[in-house]
Amino acid sequence: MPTIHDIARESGVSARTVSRVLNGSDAVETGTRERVLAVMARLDYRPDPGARSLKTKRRRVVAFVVNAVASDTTMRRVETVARRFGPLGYAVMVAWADGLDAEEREIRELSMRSDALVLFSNRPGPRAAALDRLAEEGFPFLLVDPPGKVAYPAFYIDRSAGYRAAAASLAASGRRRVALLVEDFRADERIAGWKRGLEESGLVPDPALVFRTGKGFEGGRDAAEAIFARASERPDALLCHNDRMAAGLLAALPGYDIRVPRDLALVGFDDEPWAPFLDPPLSSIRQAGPDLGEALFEAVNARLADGAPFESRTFLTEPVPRASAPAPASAEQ
Amino acid sequence: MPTIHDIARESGVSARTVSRVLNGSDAVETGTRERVLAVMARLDYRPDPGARSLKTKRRRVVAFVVNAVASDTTMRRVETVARRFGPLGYAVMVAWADGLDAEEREIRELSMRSDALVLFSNRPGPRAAALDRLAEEGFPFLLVDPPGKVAYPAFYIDRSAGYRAAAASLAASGRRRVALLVEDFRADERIAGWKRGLEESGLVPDPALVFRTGKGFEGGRDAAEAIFARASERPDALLCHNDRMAAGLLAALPGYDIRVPRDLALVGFDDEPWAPFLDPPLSSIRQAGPDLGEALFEAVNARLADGAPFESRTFLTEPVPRASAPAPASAEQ
DNA sequence: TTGAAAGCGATACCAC
DNA sequence: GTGGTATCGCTTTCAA
Repeated sequence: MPTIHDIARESGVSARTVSRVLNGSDAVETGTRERVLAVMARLDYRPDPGARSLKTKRRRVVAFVVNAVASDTTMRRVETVARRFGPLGYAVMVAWADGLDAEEREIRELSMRSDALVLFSNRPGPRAAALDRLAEEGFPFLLVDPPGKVAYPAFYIDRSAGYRAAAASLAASGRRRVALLVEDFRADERIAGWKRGLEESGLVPDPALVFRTGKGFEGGRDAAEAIFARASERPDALLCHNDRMAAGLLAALPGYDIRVPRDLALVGFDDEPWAPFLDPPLSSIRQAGPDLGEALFEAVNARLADGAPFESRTFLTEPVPRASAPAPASAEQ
Repeated sequence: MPTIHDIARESGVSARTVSRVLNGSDAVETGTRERVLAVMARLDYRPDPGARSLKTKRRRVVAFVVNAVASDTTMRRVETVARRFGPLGYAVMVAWADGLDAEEREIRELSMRSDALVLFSNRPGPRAAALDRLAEEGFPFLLVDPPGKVAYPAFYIDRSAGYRAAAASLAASGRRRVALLVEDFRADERIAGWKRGLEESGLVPDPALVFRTGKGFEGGRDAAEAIFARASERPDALLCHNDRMAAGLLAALPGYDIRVPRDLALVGFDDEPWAPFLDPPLSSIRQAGPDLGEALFEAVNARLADGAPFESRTFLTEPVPRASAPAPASAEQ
């Protein structure tokens, strides 16, 4: 690998001048520039990014720390940011962290290797030592979708809003026993939305209609028994923690002679690509408004390029009606 | 951020000694070491990885270039490798590249920033300029799942094997008109497996039973018309390009009064997490044997730690029978 | 066991 | 316009 000095020697100029050419400085005579560029091309020279950033303090790396339950959606957002930063000469680092300790370790590690950090975090507390230190140093970092309010700039996702709208929509469709099936993690915001949506529709949220189960498909499948055991008290609508859980439950329904949506309106969350292809197509709740990945890029780039400080934002969610829980007839589309 | 010299000054030793402590050198008196460590802890010192690698030539980064059609499976493999490398002090970079040009650009870029490159590549040719250069320099890189044979170390996935076994299994179940539904990209290996599996079962592969369609769910849904239009010539089994395509087709079947598996045995590919939760649960084909992500880590780590050269390997695929295409009754489990 | 000093590959201040 | 030289933060050769 040739260095800047090889180029300098070969083209009969100083390293300083090669550096000028490299950085597109105006103060280089055209002839000189051409000559240097020719040599660079001939030797297939590319400056060492590591050596460069030692001096400039800009590493040209954006880093992500994602947590154990990182979904495909998360990775798609990382992809969006990475694709936008690529042409700008930034590389993207990703680290997976399982617990809070691992997360802090990765924060320390990656903050030494990047110019900005994006944390898809499950941190429960409003603050953390590693982040306080970063904030103190003025190192740019942004949390995405923390489970609760945090003391740092963050992009929040308001799941409550989507559940609220979905519950209201079910009530408007004439459903009277609207149940909720959740796992433990991040249940509160879902319950709050469900509750509020029903109350606003003049229904009384019945705590007995909030069911708990395990994660994912299996969680949904396993919950059917508890939900439908007593035929007399069956719900006529069910909001699930996510699409996987709804799909698992759907697969268990034939055993109970329940038809969707006739006997039960079913709604998931996440709007996974396969949701429309279940039988019946699954209603879901999805992130609404501007794309979060796109917004992430904008924010990080503005921070890095113009020093624009991060601003906390909240992204809403909204129902996606499909056959498993059609929108009420009166709904304007 | 304190530097090694701050630590040296504060603890009354030279930078050389701090460096020794940092790198766990034996030749440091215990008392000195303790003193230095104490100062490092007090000042919250962490060595700059960039400066370090300028000298050592080891960047402690493993980089991935993934292509436009990177699936969730791909990212899960990246995750596996990243999780294993994390504790070893390696960071992971990921770049997405849409076409061959973008891919070459990212190869150039990331090879300057990493110690090894893993390429989930769609490159059609057996070789490429950027890779020839890397090979010449002795830079470690490994291709994963290229669509054809390449001139470099690669991990291949033999899809043909899975389709062959699935076709044979369908024949053994008494299906006589086994069709294939593929998109254009990577159709050949699927066709070859289908053909061979049928021939080995004493059936004659009928080219008219190879259907082409677009990608994904929509591709499957849109293909139903062409496949089932003529009631007299309907296939009684269908191997699809992947699970998404199979799900799309499944969703379109009610319009043709076709029941799965009674009238049609249906098989996908990829064994996506939701496949068991379709109605009926979808048979699929999945990567068999050792986990590819795990194997990637082993290979890259062996290369980086011990200089073990990359060896090309082939990973097989195998059917996963479920209700949409049950294994033949005689099959030993 | 410890330290002075050179060097990794770039940038940038200050002369000329 | 161009070049000498110090410098970024670390590792490492060579002496002591």
